[in-house]
Order: sequence, then structure tokens, then C-alpha cells
Amino acid sequence: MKREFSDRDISSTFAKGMAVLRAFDDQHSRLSLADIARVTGLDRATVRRLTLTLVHLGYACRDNKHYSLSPKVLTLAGSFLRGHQFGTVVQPLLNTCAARIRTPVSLAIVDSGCAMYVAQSTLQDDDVTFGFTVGSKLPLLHTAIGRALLSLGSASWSGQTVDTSPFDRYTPETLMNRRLIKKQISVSRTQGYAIVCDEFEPGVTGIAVPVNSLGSSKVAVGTSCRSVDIPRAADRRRIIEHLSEVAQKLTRSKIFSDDRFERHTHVGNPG
Amino acid sequence: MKREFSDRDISSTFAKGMAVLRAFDDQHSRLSLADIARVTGLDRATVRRLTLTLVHLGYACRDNKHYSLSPKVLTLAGSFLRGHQFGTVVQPLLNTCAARIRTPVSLAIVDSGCAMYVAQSTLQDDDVTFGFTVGSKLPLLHTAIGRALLSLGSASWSGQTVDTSPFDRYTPETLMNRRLIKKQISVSRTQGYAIVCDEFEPGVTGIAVPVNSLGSSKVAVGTSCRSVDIPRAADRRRIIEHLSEVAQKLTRSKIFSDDRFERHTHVGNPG
DNA sequence: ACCAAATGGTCGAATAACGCACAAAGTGCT
DNA sequence: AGCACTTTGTGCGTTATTCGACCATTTGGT
Repeated sequence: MKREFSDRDISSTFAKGMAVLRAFDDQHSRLSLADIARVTGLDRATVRRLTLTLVHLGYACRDNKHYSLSPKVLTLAGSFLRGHQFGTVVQPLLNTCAARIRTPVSLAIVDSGCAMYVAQSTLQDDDVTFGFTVGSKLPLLHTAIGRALLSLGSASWSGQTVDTSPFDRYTPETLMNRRLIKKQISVSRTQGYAIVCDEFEPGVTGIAVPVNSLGSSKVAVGTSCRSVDIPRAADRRRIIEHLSEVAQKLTRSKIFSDDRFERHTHVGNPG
Repeated sequence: MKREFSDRDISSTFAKGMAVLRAFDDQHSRLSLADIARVTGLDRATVRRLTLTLVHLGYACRDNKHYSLSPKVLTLAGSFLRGHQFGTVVQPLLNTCAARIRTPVSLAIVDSGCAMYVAQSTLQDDDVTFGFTVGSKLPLLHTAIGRALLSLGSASWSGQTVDTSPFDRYTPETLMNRRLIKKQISVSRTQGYAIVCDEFEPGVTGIAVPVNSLGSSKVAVGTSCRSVDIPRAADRRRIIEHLSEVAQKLTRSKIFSDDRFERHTHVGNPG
């Protein structure tokens, strides 16, 4: 009657190791062994062995008694990105679009209750820098790209997500009423795009378009700019049209179609 | 007297799990359990447990009997990138430079015998796409950014690297003589930049400038463009000047200074 | 349809890893 | 300096994981 919580098909040692890897986040890039043990809740001796293993493998660096991630962790991301043709297909599309609308364009997916950037284009002379990178996470409820992602799912799923996701008042404009957020998502679903003004960052407007509603992979493209830079509806309309064009091309590229991002087995059509 | 090769401070289970993660590379983004076992050389039952653990943790997706990385692996890269202020400091510098010289600018480090891209700027209307992403690896010997990186190290280190790194004839122009390669690196070291024409990709010229020679972190910035686009020395000179400016700003930013990328303990002040 | 080869999954004995307890070496405060 | 506190490092018994072997099932060829 041992291993009541851990399946025999799950390696808890490996899971703990990955927990150690994840202990390094934006705010805590340099951690001591004790820090890691505290963050992960694991035994200190175990943390020590796992962390030394990471150093041994080159994924972490040791600085006397502090540890931090090494650039080698990027190889894992790179394998994913190139394996899914981000370098050759997705990035050029985003770049071209960004050049046309003169604002940075990002592509995001849903990952554990957040919108996560998986690709990002940049604009020349970009004077607005939010500091987001690939792997950055944003709230689903109060960003345009998040609401575009929510509009991709079923009403029940998005409703449930809106009901259960915690959030803060990021700005004075942050919509605090979950019913109104659902309403906004519903509007986004019918009109095919989402606009969110000043709700997450003061003075910043986000515009996003859902990419894929087929399959279970939820993908959206979006952009952010200072609200004062797009005062006229025609400006916003133009941005939406270009984002929609990107979304259409991405859909046709089939990169996100089927169950390439699927989590569980799909018996049925193997061909 | 077991565990003769593996230290008691190293968790071989975790190391095997990371080997499974690394089994997914550019060409092999969809693997069966047997594939993974073959690539990693691990026992099939072990591979099964570790892979299912990855799926359980959300780092991999299962598609009937094939497995692939899930976007969640990007969170690991994101933690590194934001933890080292790539989003706020490095990326804007690269973007601005790229806009000025109108070619994409990349930042690379040395990782296990290769030059690895850790950041990349993109240019509007970029019609030359090499398909490289963050995490992409290039040879050290036959790319400009690689030779710029080699010029950062001691002559003995770069010489040894040149002697021991295997390479192919990528193009008809590829320098096959290791002595001449060392000579080129030496020239790069004195002139402060590296130019490589058509040696890695036909018709493509790379220009790169080393960033940091202090500490043991070797960083360089570089760009690639079609050789026909920069026929005049003045064009190349202008690109070099802009790259040097970026290198200077990066050095001053201290992001890569000290031993933030150091691999082993450094007691005392080496500087 | 048949067989051969390969793959996915399961079980038990051997082995590796965990977690506890304890020692040692810093670190800060009075 | 002395003391309390934190952090790192080290055995050892217990627990988990591995590895090999064994079926069940699938795949591919003729």
C-alpha cells in the first residue's frame, strides 16, 4: 500500500528535478540550495543532489553558493521552436505583419491558466518595450490576447476559466466584474477580435485575433501599443485586418492544426 | 562498490530524464517510445516512465503512440531570458541595431562546442530567412559569430577548439585548413570583428563582433545577409560600427559580466 | 492470412535515491 | 568574542526506480 499518490508510471525523482528547474523564475534567477528547497518544498538533501545534477549536465551554473540557469536551457526551447517550424514559417509572418502595422506582434497559447508567448516579432525603432519574451505569461482575463484565446474555447470552458481565474486590479480600468468579462469574450467571439484598453497596463491597448479554433490547441496573435497612438477606429481596423491575415495564414499553414499540441491520446483517425 | 561511474551527488534518474527531453531535436520532433530509447540509449521501460512523467508534467504531448515537446518547455527558456533581463535590455538593443543596419542581429554564446543563439532581432520586410531561432546552434569554426566567439578566448583555447571540432564542407568556399582558420581568428582578435563569406551558406556573409572578453562568458553579436547586398567595404564598415556599438552597450550593461554564466565555483576575485 | 519484427505495457529482484538526523561551516547580532 | 541562526554537506535505513525478462498487440512484408 505504498505509493498511494504516485503512479507507478510516474518518476517522482524526475518530477522533482523538473520542479527544481522551474524554481528559477523571473524574479529569482539566483537561488541558494536553501532557497530552492523552500520554493519547491523538497528535502534539502534531495535539492542538493538534483541541483548538482543540473550543474553537471550544464543546465545550471554555480556561483560559489548560488545557482542560476545556464543558457543551455534555451536548447530545449529551440528544439520545440524549430521542430514546429517557428523559425521558417511563424516568425516571418509575424515580422512582416509587425512591419506593416508598425507595432510588435506576438503569438500566444494557453498554458496552465495563462496566455503564454511562444513567438514574438519586433519592430524597428520600437520605443515601447514591455520586457516580454518567449515564455512570458500574461493573464487570460485582462489582456486582448487572453480574451482572444478564451473566445476560442467553448462557452462553458471560457466561462469556467473566467469564474475560477484569480486576478488583481492591475489598473483603474481593470474590469473587476466577471460577468462583464464573459460578455466581452462573447463579443470577441462574434466579431473575431478582442480589444482591451488600459486594463492590464495603463495607457496600453491590446488588440488580438484568435488563430485556431479547430482541435484543442488554442492560439492567438496580438499586438500592444500605446492607446494614444491608435485614436481612430480606422487605425484599429487596419491592425485587426493585418492580424486577421496572419491568423488566416497560420491556420492554412496547419502548424497548429490536428493534435500536435494535444495532451492525450486520440484514438480514431491515425492517417 | 556500485555506482562506480556516477557520483553520489548526481541523480542518474534526473539525468536520464533530461536526456529524454533532449532527445527531441529539430529533425525529430515526434518520437515513439522506442525512438527515444534508441536515441538516448536508455532502457525502454525507463524511457516509458520518464516520458510519461514528462507528459504528466505538461512538458510533452502524447499523440497516440508518438510524443512531442509541448509549448510548456518555453517557460524554462523564458525564466532564463527574463531573469537575465533579455526582454528589457538586450532585445531593444538588438532591435535598434537591426533597424539601423537593416539586417537581423543575433546574440550568441558558446555552448558545448557550438555557437548558440540566445537572442535574435528581426528586421521588417525581412526577405532572407534562415530559420534560426533562439536555441539554434551554429558551428564555431565557419561562421562569423563563431569566430568572433573564438577570438574572445585565449589563443590556446581557441586553437584547441579549432583542432578538435569536427566540421563538414558546407560550401565550396568552406575553409578546410585548420591552420588558416586559426589565422582568421587571430586576425579577428586584433581587428575586433569577424567576417565570413559563403563558408557556411552559399551567398551569405556573416559579420560579428565579440562582446565580452572579461570573465569566462563568451558572447558575440552578429548579423547575416546576402553577400551581394554588401558589396562595398563602406557597407561592411557601417555594419561593423553598429555591431560594435551594441557590443559596447552590452558590456556596459554588465549583463554578461562576472560569472553569471560561470560553470564552476570561483573562490576569490580572479579579476 | 501468415509470420517476423517491432512496439507498448507489466512484474519482480537488484539497485539507486530519498529523507531523516546530525555535523560542519558560515552569517549576523549584541 | 560569544551566541543564535542559517546554510551546506554527509551517513544510513527505508522507499522508490531501474533493468531485464516476459506477454499482448501492432506493423509490415510476402
